[in-house]
Amino acid sequence: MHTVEEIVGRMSSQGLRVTDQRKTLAKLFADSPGYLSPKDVYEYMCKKYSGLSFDTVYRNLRVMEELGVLEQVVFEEGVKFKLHCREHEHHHHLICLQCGLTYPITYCPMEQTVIPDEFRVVKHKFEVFGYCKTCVQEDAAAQG
Amino acid sequence: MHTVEEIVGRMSSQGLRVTDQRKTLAKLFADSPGYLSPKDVYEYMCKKYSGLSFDTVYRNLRVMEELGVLEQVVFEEGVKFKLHCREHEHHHHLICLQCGLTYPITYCPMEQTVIPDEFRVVKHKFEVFGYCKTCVQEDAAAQG
DNA sequence: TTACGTGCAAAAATTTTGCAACCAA
DNA sequence: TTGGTTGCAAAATTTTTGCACGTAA
Repeated sequence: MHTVEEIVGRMSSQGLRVTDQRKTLAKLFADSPGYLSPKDVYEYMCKKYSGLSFDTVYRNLRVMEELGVLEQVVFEEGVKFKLHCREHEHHHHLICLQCGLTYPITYCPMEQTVIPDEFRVVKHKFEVFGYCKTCVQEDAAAQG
Repeated sequence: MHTVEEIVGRMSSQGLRVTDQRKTLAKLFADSPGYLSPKDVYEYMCKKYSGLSFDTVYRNLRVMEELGVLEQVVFEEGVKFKLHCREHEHHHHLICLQCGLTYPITYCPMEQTVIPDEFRVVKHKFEVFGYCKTCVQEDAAAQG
């Protein structure tokens, strides 16, 4: 698991300055189990920084992604970010459509996939979407 | 394979009017082996319709996707469209990053994937990206 | 004829860039 | 002090919406 200190330390060691805003960003991602959109991040940050501008959020998300602190995934609804997985083994994700929570999936389908000889594979994407335990329960409760 | 007639007929049978522009759109997708961005489509259509507006292209792409004529995929560079696969069997895709060409992959990784009991799966995505035979050869030729 | 489709204009939403003031190191 | 960081303003992109006119059925 990533702690705020680890994230901030990583940014610092890579030459970035540790500003209050970046500490808060680190805390946000350290505390979030899943993906956050730039808008989610902006809205959260605004609570603490009244004069916050969207472009700074974007710049920091971009920088943190380039540093390998965050990873970016493109969903139908747009781009989202979460802490980069520390697991060294290659893996994929189970993603909750409601809260954005992710679980790792260790199984990689490429082992079983037959690729035509002439095709040069560069990357692959395997994502499973649905609703996590908590969200299923909440939904059931809401339905009565 | 889809022919222009089949696509147009499908649109017509679903209550859409067959305009000249939509026929051209149908032909474009019938002739394209891979994914096209809204911009690709707009540029192609502009050759024939000088006063064409981007919003009509968007509207038609949207409508055709809702009708199930087109399918939409989100790439890092943005949204793209291609004809919806007619294969009845569930399948995935091998996608060329250069030309957008797609091959079907019959293998579905969900069979082998272990999902936590509490997680309710809604959908999944398995896509393999790389370069097709033609694009690899062209690249090699260009490199000398 | 009539409802759907189109172009035009403008708005909305998202992301990027230049610049001057600010601040961590 | 100094170069990276931020807010502000504005631009660039991408996508959506309202409206009047045009057209397929």
